[in-house]
Order: sequence, then C-alpha cells, then structure tokens
Amino acid sequence: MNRSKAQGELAQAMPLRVRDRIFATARELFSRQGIRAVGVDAITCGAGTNKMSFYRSFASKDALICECVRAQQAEYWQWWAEVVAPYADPRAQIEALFAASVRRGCESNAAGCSLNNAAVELREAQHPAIELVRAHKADVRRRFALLAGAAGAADAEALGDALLLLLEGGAASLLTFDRTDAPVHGLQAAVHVLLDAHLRTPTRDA
Amino acid sequence: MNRSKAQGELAQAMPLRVRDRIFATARELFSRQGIRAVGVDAITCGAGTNKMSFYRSFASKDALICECVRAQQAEYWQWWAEVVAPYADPRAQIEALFAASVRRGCESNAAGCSLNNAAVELREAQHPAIELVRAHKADVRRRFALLAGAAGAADAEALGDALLLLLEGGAASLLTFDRTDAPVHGLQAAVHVLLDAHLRTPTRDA
DNA sequence: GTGTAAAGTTACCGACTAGTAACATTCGTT
DNA sequence: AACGAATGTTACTAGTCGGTAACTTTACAC
Repeated sequence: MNRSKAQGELAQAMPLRVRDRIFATARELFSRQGIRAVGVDAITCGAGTNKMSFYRSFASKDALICECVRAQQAEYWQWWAEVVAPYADPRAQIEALFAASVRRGCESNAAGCSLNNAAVELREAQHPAIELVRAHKADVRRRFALLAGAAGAADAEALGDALLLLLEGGAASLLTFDRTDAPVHGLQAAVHVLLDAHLRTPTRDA
Repeated sequence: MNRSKAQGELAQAMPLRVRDRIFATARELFSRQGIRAVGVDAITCGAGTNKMSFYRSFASKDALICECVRAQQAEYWQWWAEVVAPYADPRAQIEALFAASVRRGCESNAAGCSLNNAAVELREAQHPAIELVRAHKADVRRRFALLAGAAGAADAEALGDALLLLLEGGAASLLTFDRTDAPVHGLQAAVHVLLDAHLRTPTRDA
C-alpha cells in the first residue's frame, strides 16, 4: 500500500497530497502529450491513484485544465521576474529575457508554448481556459511594450510587438524543428538587430 | 435524394464527386475546429453523405489527415509562387511574401498556421502527418535562406531564420489576439528593419 | 481506542469514437 | 433494357471517454 510501489511511473518523489500529485502529473502529461490526448485515467494512474480521488480534488477535467493554465501563467511571471531582476537597464532585461527563453525552450521537454498549444487544442469551444490564455498573452504584449518604452524606443508598441512576434516564433519553431538546430537559436541575434534599430540615437535630437 | 437538400450545411456549390466533397469539408472543419475535435461523422454529415462513403474513399481518418496536410503544403507553395512572381528583386519578393501573409492570416477563418496546429494536435504519436509538417517547415526555412542569400545577405541563414521566426510568430499571434489589432500587423515593419540591417552596404567593401 | 477525514476499490452509466458488414438504391453508358 | 460503378441506408462492433455511486480501507488526532 506504500505509494512508492511501481504503479505510478511519475509518482516517485512527488508531493504527498493526492491532489498535488494529480496536478503535477497532469501538467507533465499535458505538456508532453497534449490536453486532449491525455485522459483522466492516464493522469490518475500516472499519479498512482484512481479516478475517484481525481474527482474529489477537481470538479472536472476542464477545471483541472484551467488550473494548469493558471499555474503556467503564474510560473511564467515568476520566471520573468527572476530573469529580469539582475539587470537595471531595460535593454539588458530584454536581452536577458530572450537568452533565458532560448535556454528554457531548448531544455524543456515540451514543444512550443504550452499556452498556445492549449489554445490550439481547446479552440472552437468557448473553453474557459482559452480566455485565460488570451488574457495572459495580452499581458505579455503590454509588458513588452512597457519594456520597450522604458528602453527608449520611439515607437514602443512597434518594438514590443516585434519582440513578441519573435518570441512566439521561437516557441513555434520548436514544434517542428530539432532543438539542436532550430531557428530559435537565431533569436538573440534578431532581437539585437531590432533593438539597435529602435533604440539608436536615444536622446540625440530631442 | 438531391444533394441540395439541407443535410449538409457545407455541401452546397461543392464538387460533384463524394470524395471531393468529403475532402473539402474535412479541410474546412479541421482548420476551423481542429483535427481531434472533428469526427468522421461530422465530416460526412457536413459533406452531405455518410460514413460508408467516407471509408470507400479514404483508408482511415489518419490517411485523410495526411492528404489534407499534403494539400495544404501544395497550396502553400502555389501561393508563394504567385506572391513572388511579380517581383524580380529578392528583397521585394520577401516583403511581398510578408505583406501577403498578413493579409492571408487576417482574412482566413483559421487561427494560426494549420500545419503547426496539426503538429500540436498530433504530437506524441509518430503520426505520419507530423513528418510531412516537419519536412515542409524545413523546406520553408531553406527557401527563406535562399531568398536571403539572393538578396545579398552576408549571413543568409541568420536572416532567413529571423524571417521564419517572424512569420511563425505572426501566425501564432492570431491564435490568441483579435485579428483587427493582433501583433501580426507589425510584421512588415519588423521585416523591414531586419532587411535593412542585413542588406546594408551590399557590395561596398567586398 | 475511537472518531473523523482522506484516500482506495469496484462497478457502473451514457455518450462518443473509428471502423465494418450487408444490403438497397441511383445513375450514366452501352 | 441492362449492366456496373458509385453512392445511400441501416445496423453493428469494440473501444475510449468523462463522470458517478456505494462501499472499504487507511492514517492521523484527540
């Protein structure tokens, strides 16, 4: 009856509470195999428990999905804050974000942006998780525009959007390219060019 | 018994042959609702026919998916050729491709790149369609590098990859942003900056 | 030890899925 | 008229899915 028996391949060194084990397993499986491809049974089995315990912790699979999206979003902003923290210069912060993003993307098992993937898998329905993803992406866009403005860009929205496009493109490129030579490795160089163009002569003729 | 009876909402003004109607309906539904979300019954019903006729025309749903991907790929290159045709200058061709891409993305009902969406929905399995998507994306990357080289870029791979990243990012941005103000509208400006940076002083010091 | 809360077990429901068998019908060609 | 190919119709299999009911077992607190 010990939890460490071999039934849950993912259940080793996991949080004690069943709910947390289910949640961690779900995030892992969702990101690796996709939301629609992973059933409730697969999650509970992977967490070393059973379906009834699942429905005692979550109202439905959809509710679990929403919670996964919220967690992803929270961790993203935490990651952002940590990456940005060592730098005071906005331009340095931007470059650090992209450097860390390339690292993160290539190290992760997941392909692409898990929030975008969720949006793809859950479209057509007005699935509640999609609104969360939309709101998050709008937040990221706003943050990039703020950073671009702080860096001194004349057109902060334009620079911010260009950066966002590159970031999304980098994640998307990991969907179909081998991470060892994916186009995402050209991200930083492209960002550098964009920053140079938008931030040149910051306080010359004003 | 006339095909024009109301059973197939999509079956009006469609090709005569059942196989073609099924194929057209499948592509429409796949791109709007997703591959996994659309069942064989929904396709055949939308095409104004039935499941048996489906399996007389296609070996399986997976085979149909592969054929849809192949068609998408073929139409993409045809679109590319038509967009590029009016221009002789490689840089003008690149800019035309992005201008047309923004137009295409904002006019289309589909959100994002349908091939990327397929890769998201069919991952985990070594689904045959995914190899087609991979190969196609590698082709696009190669074509961009060739174009960048023809335009006179010192580092054609770098410019080509940067362009590919922007293109993919533009498509991805349509997944979660309203197409009226999605970041994709900044695509051409960003491309212009990148081209200027990579193509400046083309034959000066060589 | 006893009570209580968390978790495990088994069995089930209804809906949906891809795919098939057997048969009936339409339609164009000759 | 007749033939054959394409298509429609109905019914079915077997599996999976999300979700639930009723009950049993564990573990911890007092």
